[in-house]
Amino acid sequence: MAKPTMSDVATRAGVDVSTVSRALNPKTAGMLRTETVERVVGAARALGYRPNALARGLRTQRSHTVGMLIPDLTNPFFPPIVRGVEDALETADYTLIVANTDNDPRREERSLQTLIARQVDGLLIATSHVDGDEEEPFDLSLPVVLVNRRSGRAHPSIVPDDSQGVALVVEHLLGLGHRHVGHIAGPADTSTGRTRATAFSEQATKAGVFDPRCVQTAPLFAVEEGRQACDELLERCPELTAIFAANDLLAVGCLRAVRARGLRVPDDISLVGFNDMPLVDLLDPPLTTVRVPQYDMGFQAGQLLLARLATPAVSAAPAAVELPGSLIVRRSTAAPA
Amino acid sequence: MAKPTMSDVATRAGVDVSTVSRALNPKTAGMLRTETVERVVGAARALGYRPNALARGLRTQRSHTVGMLIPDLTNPFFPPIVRGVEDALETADYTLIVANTDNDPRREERSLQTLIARQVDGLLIATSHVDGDEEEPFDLSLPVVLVNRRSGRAHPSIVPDDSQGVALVVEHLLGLGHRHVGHIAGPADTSTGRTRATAFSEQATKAGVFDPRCVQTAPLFAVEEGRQACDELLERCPELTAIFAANDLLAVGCLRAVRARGLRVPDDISLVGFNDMPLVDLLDPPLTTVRVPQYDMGFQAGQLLLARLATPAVSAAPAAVELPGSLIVRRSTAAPA
DNA sequence: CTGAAAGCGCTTACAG
DNA sequence: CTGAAAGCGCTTACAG
Repeated sequence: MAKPTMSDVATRAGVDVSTVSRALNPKTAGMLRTETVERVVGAARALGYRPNALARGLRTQRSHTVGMLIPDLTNPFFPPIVRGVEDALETADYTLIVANTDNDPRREERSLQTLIARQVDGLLIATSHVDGDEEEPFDLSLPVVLVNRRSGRAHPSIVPDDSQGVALVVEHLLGLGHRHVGHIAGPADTSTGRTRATAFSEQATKAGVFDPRCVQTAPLFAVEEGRQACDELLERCPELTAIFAANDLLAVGCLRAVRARGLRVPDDISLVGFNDMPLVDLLDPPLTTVRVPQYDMGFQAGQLLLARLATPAVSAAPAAVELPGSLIVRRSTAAPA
Repeated sequence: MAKPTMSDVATRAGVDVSTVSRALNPKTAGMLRTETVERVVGAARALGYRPNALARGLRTQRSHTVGMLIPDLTNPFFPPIVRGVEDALETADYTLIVANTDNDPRREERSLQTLIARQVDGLLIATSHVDGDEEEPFDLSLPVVLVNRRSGRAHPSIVPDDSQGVALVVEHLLGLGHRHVGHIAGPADTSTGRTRATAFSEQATKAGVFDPRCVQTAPLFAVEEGRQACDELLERCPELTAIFAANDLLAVGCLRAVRARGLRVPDDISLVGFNDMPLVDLLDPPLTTVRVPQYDMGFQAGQLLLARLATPAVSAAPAAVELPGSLIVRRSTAAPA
């Protein structure tokens, strides 16, 4: 037999398919005689019966599936988050479908349509695209949880506490004696980029070390963009002794730009990243950075979504949970010469 | 209206739902009058109708979904492969569901059951667990393609050409003048680990530089395991001037072990990895390694699976496609002192 | 060219 | 405690 169905099991056990359904569902097995349940379970096992989740989903109007939108799996920042989400969902037997959007609105829209067609019960959004101005594109009467992205509207979100992380960085650099600190900001259409840039300017201003000229925005969170931005920054602000990059990829690019100018890290320029990506501890020099609890973010986001899925009465005000980071001091920072 | 169905569209367009189905399917729209098609399409758009993939899948017995088993998304080796698979599947509107198994047979079995329950049309297996001895666990009348894992049985596979990659390494090291080359082998229950170890011993033997004592097997493809294995290797074979690690993670661990002994790379020990993981070009020193075409492997695996899905007549003998790697020479290798 | 009917594999009121 | 029926949203022979 190719794929035994419930009715095959029913035939073999000599009962109705509704009885099979009840026997195989822990929630309803109680209404049956133990003997019946045993007979059905035995028949199911003998046939190698596997429930059809599609059929069940169609009938119950719940696919037990959740969709997740991320920019790019290939960006090392995301895998730990996705893993956290999966591990959280697994506890409730939900399946995750992740879609890469490359932060392309067209792809994002397509992915969203695909997920909706697949009847996902909820959505996790980790794309960094900011859509505050446009009409809210995710008003699809589906529970949504934002990850690593601030809520413009009515969705709860799990984000790193960027402001706290930036404070750690500024404090560290000031403590080392730096007075000229530049910033490679992340893309302006990115909540993460903006939040970190804002936090930096506020805190650096408060500390009296802020020079608005010494901030350069990278158009993408990527190595090459970081290199270019940093190159321009160094050109414009040769007095800098320290640079805070809005993420590790940018910092790596910055490292290259610094070297290309014949300068050394940390001797001439101290460098700080953000995220603590895998392997940045093995760079030359090992990168000082802010560790973001990626896995935890994913796990908590998954749990939050599960909670919303369980309680249709979504009365709770959409919260923005901020998870604190920690400064990992390595050898890319030192006192200024 | 919460979620318009085909019958809502039918009502609005004043036709039967079967007509809606035909009008919305490019393959069958031709049998309808253009005017009818237009009316239906208009109604569908007006209502914001989205087809229900679950219902369609139940009816057509094709979920248009593919499952993929990988050990751990958090291992940087896999994201590019997964991305390649997704990009290939996307061209045919297939959705990918990936499951992490941590190489735990129990998890693997659970994931497999989940995927089957979700009615995946095919399966990509990238878990490294070797199951040659056990009964073939993937004999599930489903098209299967193996990725980065050699076929023990009847499934086609896309793998890196390890033997060719190892040849590149041995040649490079010999060319530099090394005569004492050790090997940190990958887990023995891993086809990748075994293949590379075998290739190394054969080729090193042929070159007259093989010492069977100077091979240490790591129980896991991980940094810490690499460190330990390398430490034992160095203890046993102090004469080594070069070490080939079966993958980059192991090489990174090896780097640590070498340093812990007060030795330098490449001055005292040359080190070569395998895979060219992201960021290993930024290590200290940048790692010489073999680049494996991960994305391409994924993409080709996806295409192969698609082909098998399209042609039920799976007559073609299961092929093992070997994709060649390339040696990326960086600064972790040098002539022996 | 289009409609009516059956059915994919389940679950769940409704009876008894 | 269990069966029979209806229906989830589609597709697809079968008629006409």
